[in-house]
Amino acid sequence: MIESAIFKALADPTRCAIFEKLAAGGMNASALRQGMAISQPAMSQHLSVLRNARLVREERQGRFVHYEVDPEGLTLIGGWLAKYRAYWPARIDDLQALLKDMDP
Amino acid sequence: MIESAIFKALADPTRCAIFEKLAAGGMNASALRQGMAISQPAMSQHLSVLRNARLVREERQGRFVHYEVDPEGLTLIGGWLAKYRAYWPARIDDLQALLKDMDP
DNA sequence: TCGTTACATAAGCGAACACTTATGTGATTC
DNA sequence: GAATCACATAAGTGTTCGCTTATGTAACGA
Repeated sequence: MIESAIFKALADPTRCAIFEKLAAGGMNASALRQGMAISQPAMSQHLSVLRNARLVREERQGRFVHYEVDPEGLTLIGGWLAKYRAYWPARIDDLQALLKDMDP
Repeated sequence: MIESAIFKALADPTRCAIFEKLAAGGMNASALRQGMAISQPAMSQHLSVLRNARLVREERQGRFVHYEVDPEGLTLIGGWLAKYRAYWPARIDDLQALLKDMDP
C-alpha cells in the first residue's frame, strides 16, 4: 500500500522534526544536524526515508546536498485526506480559517 | 511528539485498510474481519491503536462494539497539513477540485 | 446458571526499525 | 595527487512492532 509508506516516514518523531525544520527553509544535511542530537549517518538515513516518501527532495550543490520540502508528499497526504472528507467535522470552516491564518 | 503518533497509527497497511473500510460505514469488529485475513486479537489490537490515535471511536452496543471514523483524527492531520501550506503546490486548485469531487 | 458470543488482554516470538561504528564515494583545496 | 570535507552505505545491535496462541471479561440466551 503506497499511502502507508508516506505515513511510515512521518511515524518517527525525529523525522517529523527534520521535516519541520526543512519546512522553515531548505538547507544541507550538516546544517540540519545543528541543535539536533543525531549522528551524521542517522541523519543521512532519515533523509533517505523522507526522500523515498517524496516528502523531501535533494539537489547536489558542490560537495553539499541541499534538501528541501517536496510538495509532492504533502499533496499525497492531501489527496488521502480528501478521500475522507465526508467525515471532516462541521468544524471544517475552522480548518479553512486555520489555512488562512497560515498564509504568509 | 503527538503528531508522529497519529502517523504511526496509519503507518501499517492493515490499519490503513481497516480505517478505509470503516470510512465506508461504521460496523463492529467481527464485521470488519470479513474478507480480511486477520485474527480476532490482531483486529482488536489494531482498533486499539487507531482509537488511541483518535482516528476511530467506539460505542458499546450490547455485546457488540460499534466502531466508526472519529473526525478528530482527520482534523489533526488536516491541522498538521495546514502548517505546511506554504509548500502546497500551485496545484492546490487541483486538490480543491478533488475535494469537491469527493463531495457526496 | 450455564453455555455461547463478541471482544479485550497477556505473553511470547520473529521481523522490522532506529541507532551505532566503520568504511566508501564524490567534490574541493592545497 | 594528497588531504579534507560532506555525505552515503555497510554491518551489527538493542528496541519496537505485529503477529500468534491462550486466557479473561462482559453481554445475551436457553
